Amino acid sequence: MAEPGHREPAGGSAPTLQDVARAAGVSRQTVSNVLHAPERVRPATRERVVEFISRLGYQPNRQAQALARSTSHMIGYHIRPLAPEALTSIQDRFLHALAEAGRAADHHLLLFSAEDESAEIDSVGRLHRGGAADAFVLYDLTADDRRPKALLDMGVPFVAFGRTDAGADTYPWVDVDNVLGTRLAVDHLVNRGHRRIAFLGWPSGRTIGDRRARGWHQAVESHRLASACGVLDARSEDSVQAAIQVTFRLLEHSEPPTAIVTATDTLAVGAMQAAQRWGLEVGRDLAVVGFDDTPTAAALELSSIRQPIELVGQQVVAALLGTDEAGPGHQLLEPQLVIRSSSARPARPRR
Amino acid sequence: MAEPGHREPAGGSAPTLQDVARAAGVSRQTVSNVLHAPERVRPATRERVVEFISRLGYQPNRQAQALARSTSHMIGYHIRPLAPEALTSIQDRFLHALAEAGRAADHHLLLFSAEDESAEIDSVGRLHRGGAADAFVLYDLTADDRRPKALLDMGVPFVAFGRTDAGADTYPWVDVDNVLGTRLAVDHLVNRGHRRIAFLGWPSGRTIGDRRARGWHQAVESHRLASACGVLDARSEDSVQAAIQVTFRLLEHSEPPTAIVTATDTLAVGAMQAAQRWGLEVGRDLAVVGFDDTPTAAALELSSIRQPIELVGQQVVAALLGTDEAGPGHQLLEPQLVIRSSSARPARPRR
DNA sequence: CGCTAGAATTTGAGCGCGCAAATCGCGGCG
DNA sequence: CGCCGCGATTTGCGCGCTCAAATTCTAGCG
Repeated sequence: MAEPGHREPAGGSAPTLQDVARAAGVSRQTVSNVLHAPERVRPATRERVVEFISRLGYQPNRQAQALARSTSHMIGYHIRPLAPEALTSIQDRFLHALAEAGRAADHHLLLFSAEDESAEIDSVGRLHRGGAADAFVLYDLTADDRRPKALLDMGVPFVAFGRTDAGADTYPWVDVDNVLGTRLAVDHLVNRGHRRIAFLGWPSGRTIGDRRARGWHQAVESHRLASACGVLDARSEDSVQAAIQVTFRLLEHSEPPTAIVTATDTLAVGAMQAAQRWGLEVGRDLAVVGFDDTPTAAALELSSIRQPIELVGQQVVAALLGTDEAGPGHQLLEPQLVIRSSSARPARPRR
Repeated sequence: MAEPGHREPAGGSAPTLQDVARAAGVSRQTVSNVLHAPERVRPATRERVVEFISRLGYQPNRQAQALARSTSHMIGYHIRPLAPEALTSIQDRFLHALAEAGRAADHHLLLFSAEDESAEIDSVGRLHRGGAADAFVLYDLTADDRRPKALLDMGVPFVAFGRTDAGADTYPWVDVDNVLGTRLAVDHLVNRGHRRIAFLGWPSGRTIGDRRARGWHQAVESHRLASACGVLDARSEDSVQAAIQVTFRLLEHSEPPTAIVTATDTLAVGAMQAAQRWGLEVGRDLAVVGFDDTPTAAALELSSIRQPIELVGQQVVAALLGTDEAGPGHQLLEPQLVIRSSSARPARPRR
């Protein structure tokens, strides 16, 4: 007989509820009760059972629990390949946040991949019907994402990080206020004395990009800045090379901007490079503020808008497991400006 | 009766093997056979069953399968928080690769987090004994990582990405040849005509850093480069700021290097920034080669050593599920040099 | 001292599936 | 024409657990 505190080193297979019960001289169900409803069992018995549980190193079998309770305690997540150009570490942070939040609630993450959107939807259906995951997290929603509706139709529980343009009221989501993000950036630059603040974004069509553009627009108007903002509103695909070219075009203008707010850090890097080649020193001659606060931004001393990804993860999991049916399941979180030297110094008039 | 091709829209709960059997007028086991050993069932029956399987949208319950077969088809993975300074997207790429490779073998990933190394080991034990995952992948092994031994002792199957300094022959791993990596970098720079090639790495102590340093050392010797390599071997903590300072020290030397090989892209970014502030143009006056080929490297046109992460993922999964007991379970994969403008031009003599 | 309410504990059934052994059905052969 | 043998199909059982219902125990009371 093993002495107390000594873990059975897996002699053969893992001990079952029955094994513990036998060892403690009680029935299966009593052991189960000790675990799930301790108040139901007499203290003396409880202690004895607890003792044997740890002595045998008993660990409930998740599959059996899942089968019996018909709930897997798994959250499904489709992992996307990261776009080659993206500087983002957001998915990484998000996954970690989800895992952390899940841990607190005794849930784990089930990661899967799929060829494309249809395959992803298929997989979700399969995993859900197969009981592999109870609910799903949707990441990186596009403006016209087909997934929310598809999952809704299949009756699969889910929460999205981000939201579609239309029908966002039909499903639960958590999102970051992108409009506010660029507004924060502009406000900050205005405080630093800038008046000609350009925007460098994606061509419209992508929800997120559009929202970030809108934030700039709103801020520019509320501060009554350069009315000829048409020329300060530049768009480029999300790559450094493209951003460099577009920034050149901004700079060669007769009244060039003294600051640039961009829709992504990638674009910001392009803007910084362009400025440098143009002979301007970033932070002194031209201020730049990026979006996403990627590690690259930190490395290059680029001010950037940081999304509260960790909080998003927590909220998503809370909404997923939430018994709090009260809330509408729609959460708009506030991003934060991280100031670094690319925008730290006050504006100095040029030309 | 539903017409063929029409999916039952989850009227109530998911259909079971029994449901399909009843609908098709056969027994439970026959349906199971159609799925797992089709050759055992007569073509006519088989077709009928297949028909009903898709008509009802039947999907085997993974938990029940797991319970009956006592194998979960899950691979456990501990997700680490990414270090704030790290530019890396490697974990992201790796996770995706694992998910892809797992998909091909009908395995999914089980993500979990833990406070620290001990908690991670505990979790692994718990998850394994609880049947939640069959095997585990260990990521980012340190020189004296305690995990391999711990899992070995617990009898938990696993494969590591990376390896410890000692005892690496006692467990299966897949690793990238870091020594070769820096050697490739030096060879490339020598081809471009460089003779004074510095190394900027971590302070020794970390396995990976030491291996990368060794590669530089070997290459420098085999090419019979600057004998006074002591002064060209610089170390700094893995941050941009620290790297800038250390690079300054390299540059202020009487015979400064014309090229710098670094142990990480983060350090390379520092080197590039330092060069710039020193008035040197990277790619023309000073060549820089990084390590890891992070997105940042691509954005800054930094040449870098790229690890074949996708391949690592495949090999890890293969080793994990591999029936091919033949192999020693040790794989050393070759990294690749990605040439960009930071090192593209031939060396030009300075001073 | 017997009875009973209520607490403590046990038993029975089943979650959906896979394995192994049992049964069924059919053509061929003596 | 009946029996054998083999492929096709079915049945029984258990994986480890939970839920609900049944049973046993305990203590309190008349």
